[in-house]
Amino acid sequence: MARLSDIIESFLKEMIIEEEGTVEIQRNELASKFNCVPSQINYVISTRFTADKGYYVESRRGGGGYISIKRLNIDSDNDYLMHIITSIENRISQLTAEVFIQNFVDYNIIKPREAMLLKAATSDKVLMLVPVERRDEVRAAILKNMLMGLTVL
Amino acid sequence: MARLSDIIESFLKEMIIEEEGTVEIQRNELASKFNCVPSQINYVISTRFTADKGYYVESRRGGGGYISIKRLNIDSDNDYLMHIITSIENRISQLTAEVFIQNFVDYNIIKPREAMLLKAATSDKVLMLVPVERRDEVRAAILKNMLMGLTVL
DNA sequence: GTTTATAATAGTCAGAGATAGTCAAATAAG
DNA sequence: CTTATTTGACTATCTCTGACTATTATAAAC
Repeated sequence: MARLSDIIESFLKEMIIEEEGTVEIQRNELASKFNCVPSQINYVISTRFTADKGYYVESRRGGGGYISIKRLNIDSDNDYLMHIITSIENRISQLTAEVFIQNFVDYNIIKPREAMLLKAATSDKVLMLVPVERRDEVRAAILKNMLMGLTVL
Repeated sequence: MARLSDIIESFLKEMIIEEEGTVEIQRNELASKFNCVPSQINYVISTRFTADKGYYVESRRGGGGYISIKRLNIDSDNDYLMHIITSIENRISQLTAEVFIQNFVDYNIIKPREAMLLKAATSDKVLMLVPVERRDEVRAAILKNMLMGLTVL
């Protein structure tokens, strides 16, 4: 018997194709369509629609809440970005992050202003409140998410 | 289902644009136009048209009462940014941050791609590894630092 | 004119409703 | 045995509602 997660995965992927790259769902609705608990939707998303695999996920709670999944475009800039994203480990130092960012500017993948935003968001200064032992992990998460976004917009 | 609050918000914002910076409404009238309780109007105003976000709200009760919303003049992008930066407390929720960011886009202070970077860097998703009691503080630090950068570059 | 009553507004706040997220235990698959 | 999946209890966040309160204008009474 096919796994439910796989079924939900392909359902979402088909919708993404139909909608040309993006889908917006309501978690509970989708769950009841497949007769499963809502948290299974989270499971599917977190195992199959990860950044590594080229998807960008946003959500909002409360009345009218939603989950949206966007498939990243694949062109050469994005290829390069994706390559970098997957190469970033779970932790990254400020210095290494800056080197990556500078490379993007040098290769004309991002504008200086965008580079500044990336640097500002990943500097030690800003992560002072994060316990030292977690700092590089948080930095990696921020950087990856920002780069992911760049591949979409 | 789209959120009523969002619909009312855009209705008001459009009126503000049409009327060149100001709108005056009657709470009950607006509420019945959108088939909601009057206090929902207060909710929309208090979550989307705060002083922090560059709006000035006045009202008056009693016969002929009204609510007026004025958009503050933005002399220069930097002034506006500085105004926002100083108004941000030491902690900020994801939603509040998003509203700020959207306002920057609406006012043409930043580009959509830059907005995406700001959102990506301040989302809960990315701050998962930060202890929840510190999360809003870290978010505020990141946001402020990024905005500071924008005033320079 | 001043005072008082009434009607017409708007404001506040707590709770209900509507979503989505997290995490760990139970179960199934490989 | 190890890993992946499924489940559900608990939590977090955002929105909507309604009862109660506060303020202002206007009309009525004096």
